[in-house]
Amino acid sequence: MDLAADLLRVLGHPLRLKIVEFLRPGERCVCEIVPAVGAEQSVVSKHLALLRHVGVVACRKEGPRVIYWVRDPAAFTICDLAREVVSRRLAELAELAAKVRAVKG
Amino acid sequence: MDLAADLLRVLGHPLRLKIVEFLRPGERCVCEIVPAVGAEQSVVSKHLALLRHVGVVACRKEGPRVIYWVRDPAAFTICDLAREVVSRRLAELAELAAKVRAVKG
DNA sequence: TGCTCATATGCTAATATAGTCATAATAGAA
DNA sequence: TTCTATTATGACTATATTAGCATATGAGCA
Repeated sequence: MDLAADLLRVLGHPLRLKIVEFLRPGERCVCEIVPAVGAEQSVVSKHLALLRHVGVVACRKEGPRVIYWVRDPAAFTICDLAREVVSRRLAELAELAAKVRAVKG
Repeated sequence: MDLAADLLRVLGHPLRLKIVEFLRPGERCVCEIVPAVGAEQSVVSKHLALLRHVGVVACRKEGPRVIYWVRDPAAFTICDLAREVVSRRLAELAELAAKVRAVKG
């Protein structure tokens, strides 16, 4: 399904991943997200829009503020799994490097 | 971690998702992958290279053929979760549409 | 109303990505 | 060696994505 690809592609950006991570403990205002991820306000706003479009996050207005949260906790699981895959791969590479050193030295 | 974002971004392409799905039952030769996903050989080769670079798949040569497989089964779980998120979202939208129709009609 | 804070959107330039076509590289067979 | 089959790579074009800046929108307050 193409929509699944869209979801993964949208999650596949460092800043958006950072935003999703920051929302893990619970909902947050944009004014909290912006300093937390260390990017310009307009940039964060656009990334939030992308995350909204694919349904990863939702938002509501509260006075002048906008509060965002992650709709589906499975999004966190996806992030966790991605990190697991990466760290297993890094561990393999480290092991391989150690073997190479053992043969050389 | 940026590498996790890379992984998700690479998985986030319809054709690459299709390739990963096709490899779910087990390893396959490029000459099987190409017709299965219905894309040009050079295109498939480049997408396989991307999947290799982020460590989703690995390959070995067998005579003139190259056999690919998915390194880490967690990649399948990521695909499954992405589809789950999408289908839950679609179900929500359908439910919402039904409510709208109920109010209107 | 006029002002300020918070957020979103338009526009532009830089960069990245994807597909197409041609060709290179490699292995095996004749 | 020459031919063929299989896969990978390079050049090019088209399109998409991203960030930065300016500005619009909208809510609440003076």
